[in-house]
Amino acid sequence: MPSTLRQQRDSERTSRSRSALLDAATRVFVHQGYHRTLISDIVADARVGQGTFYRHFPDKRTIFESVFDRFTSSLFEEFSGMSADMPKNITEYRDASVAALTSMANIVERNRDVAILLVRESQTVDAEFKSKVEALNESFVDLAQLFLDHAVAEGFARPCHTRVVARAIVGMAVMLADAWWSGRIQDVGVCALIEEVVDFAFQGIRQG
Amino acid sequence: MPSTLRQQRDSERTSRSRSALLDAATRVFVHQGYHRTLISDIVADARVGQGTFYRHFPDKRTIFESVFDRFTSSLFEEFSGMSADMPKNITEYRDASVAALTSMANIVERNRDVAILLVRESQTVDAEFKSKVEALNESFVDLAQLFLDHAVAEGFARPCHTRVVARAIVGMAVMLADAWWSGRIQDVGVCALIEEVVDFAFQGIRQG
Amino acid sequence: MPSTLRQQRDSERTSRSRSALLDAATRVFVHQGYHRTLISDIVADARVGQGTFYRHFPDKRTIFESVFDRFTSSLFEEFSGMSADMPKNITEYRDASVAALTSMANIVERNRDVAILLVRESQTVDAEFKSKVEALNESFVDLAQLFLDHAVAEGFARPCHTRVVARAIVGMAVMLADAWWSGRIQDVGVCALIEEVVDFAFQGIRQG
Amino acid sequence: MPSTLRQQRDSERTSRSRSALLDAATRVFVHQGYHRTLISDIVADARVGQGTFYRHFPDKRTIFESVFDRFTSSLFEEFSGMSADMPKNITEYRDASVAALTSMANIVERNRDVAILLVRESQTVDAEFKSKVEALNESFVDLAQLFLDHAVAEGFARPCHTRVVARAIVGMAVMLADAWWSGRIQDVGVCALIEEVVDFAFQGIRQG
DNA sequence: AATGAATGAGGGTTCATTCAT
DNA sequence: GATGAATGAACCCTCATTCAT
Repeated sequence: MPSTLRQQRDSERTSRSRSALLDAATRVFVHQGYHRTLISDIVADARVGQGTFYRHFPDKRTIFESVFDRFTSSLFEEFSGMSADMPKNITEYRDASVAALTSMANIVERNRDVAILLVRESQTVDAEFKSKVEALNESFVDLAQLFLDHAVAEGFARPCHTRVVARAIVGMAVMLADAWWSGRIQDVGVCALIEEVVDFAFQGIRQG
Repeated sequence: MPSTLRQQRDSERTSRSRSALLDAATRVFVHQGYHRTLISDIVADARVGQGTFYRHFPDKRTIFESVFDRFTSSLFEEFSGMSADMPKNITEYRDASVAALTSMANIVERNRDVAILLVRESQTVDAEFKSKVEALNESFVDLAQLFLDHAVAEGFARPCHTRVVARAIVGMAVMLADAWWSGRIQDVGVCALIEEVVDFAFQGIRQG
Repeated sequence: MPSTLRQQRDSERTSRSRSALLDAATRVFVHQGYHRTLISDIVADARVGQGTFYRHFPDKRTIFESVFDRFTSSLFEEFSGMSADMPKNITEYRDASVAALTSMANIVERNRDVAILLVRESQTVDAEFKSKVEALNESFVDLAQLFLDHAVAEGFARPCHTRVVARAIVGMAVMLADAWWSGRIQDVGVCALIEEVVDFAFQGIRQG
Repeated sequence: MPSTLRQQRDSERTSRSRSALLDAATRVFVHQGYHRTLISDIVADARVGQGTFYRHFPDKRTIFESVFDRFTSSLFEEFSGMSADMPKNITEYRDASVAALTSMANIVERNRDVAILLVRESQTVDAEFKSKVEALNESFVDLAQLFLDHAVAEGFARPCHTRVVARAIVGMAVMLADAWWSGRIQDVGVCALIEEVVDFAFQGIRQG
């Protein structure tokens, strides 16, 4: 006949263990990569017993999924706060792009390690994760395409295959982010980088 | 005192085993991914004994490296055949870009599976492989930047941070290739895709 | 927050496993010799899982070392109980020798198998074990020499190179023990054997 | 229809390979010990092919046996040259002992490495080898006992259990040889060592 | 619910032995 | 007879998972 107090205590303990495990898993995955991480590494980092892991997650894949989902939810949460007013002309569009990228850069920078981890390793976990990463990607492409379609419809962007171009834009961003994370971009700051890439996206390499 | 004939036969047999293993490894890695591949999968596919593997490669990582290197060398070999005349004006530049991308697309398409494998999994093998992939990447960025610098110097491309833009261009290509391989691009052919992305690279989304 | 009870139970279980493994290892090593013993033989004899072995010992060499050390400590423990009064004259010396050898014979007889094992196989494990066995040997030689030096100093043994003679005495004992263990000495009991060897040590083969 | 010449050539080649293998095996066994020696080590040292080994010896144990037997035969051959005149009195006996030990020391010293190997490792190969080593031992004990029995019969040695004493004497020799080989005896030369041990054997430690 | 010792299936690796040449 | 590449049985060891407490 467990008392209510007892029940509450247990459930608190449960969620403490669970989030300790999630935090530990994130740290360890980031540090060692998914494939080189052992369950024993996670429980050691979380300072819980080996058995406790299995009380909360059936296996390594599942806790990775939880880490993945926790990160993407928090990402979308932050994004949802961003204003989504459609730009009225090309100048507003350009400014909005710079603003969006800057804000995105900040968000991702704050979770830099998890972001890197998810981009780099998720695909190699299994087919389902490959889909998850692709879906995430597609949702960014969707967003870019939305604005692009609008700009074309309004007549201040040239007609083009907007999905392909949207994909290309996301590709640019991903590649630059990866290079940035790897420390391969050193001679230019984030703002200048964003300006540079937005200029490129708006007028290409063309002179004039 | 082994006869020359004997030596020749042995070395033939050796290289037959070796390439059977390399081919098998490529197939199995492509099919199951690096981390889920067992040595026993490779030798079964190559139809050689387990011990034969260790006669040729000390471990899984090393045969992966051989697959990697074999692919990248054949890639560069094919590339080296491509003419490297610098374009004289923006039109030549555009045509050269389309030609280069088309030829590259063909080359990579022919080794599609290995290419996907290397892009997706290499980074998660270990730090050295991450570097190898990055180096490959950088060599593409180098190439793009070379042309871009030339175009800027000749005055038919606008001044810009050419390394950043070169990186962005490679990023576009990689992302589109990945989407293409995953079957997410269905409504447009390779040629149109290349045209679309070259247009974007040359004039951005700008109207007029 | 593990309870004290839990901790105690666990540590009991641990030491039960550990000593089951040590006992089993001793039995199996004695029966099959070090080199023909597999880890799987030990765990089968100990009735624990294969993994349990590696929880307690990193490899075969280490558990052999533990068996070795456990035996030699117990040996020295028993020895330390023996009185170490220096004899006052040759008769006391002779009596003390007989007493010491008898007591030693009893001790070793009780661990006959381990003793044989350690003498026979230890040297072939590796260089470090060779040293360990030599050290054990030397400590017996030390003891014999101590008494011999005393006897010479007191004038009831003739001056000689006491270390060499001490070594010779230990050699006699080892050889006789080995022959005894192999069943090659059948026509004479332990006591008579000891008398015989002590007589020999005290007056050699000389008549009168 | 092989010519006689051909047959002769083949048989020469055969025995050349065989003795190359035996020499190599001896070197490698001495250097690495029986258990750490691989067939591939032996053939590499003999500079013959892996398959050639199996043409001459069915396995490692057998070639070890051949090395063993080759050594012990050569040992007995050398011994058989030693005069076996029975001593007439205790002085002759003592001189003969010193001479025999000196000559033996020389013989063994010349094959020091093989001797060490056989003493140390043979016992751990298998039960049959244990017997072989014991038999070798016994033959030395036989020899010692022969002289001892004679001396007792002639009345210039005191009556004793001659087999036990003979065994003790051989044990002394073995232990001193081992200590000598290990470099643990440094302050005394071979001759002095022999004198010392013969004195001990003849009159024990007794004063006067 | 939490624990961590115990487990054993499963993988990597070695190396004696075979066999086609 | 000699060769050495190929072989796979056999062994060591790891680590995800269980389970008694």
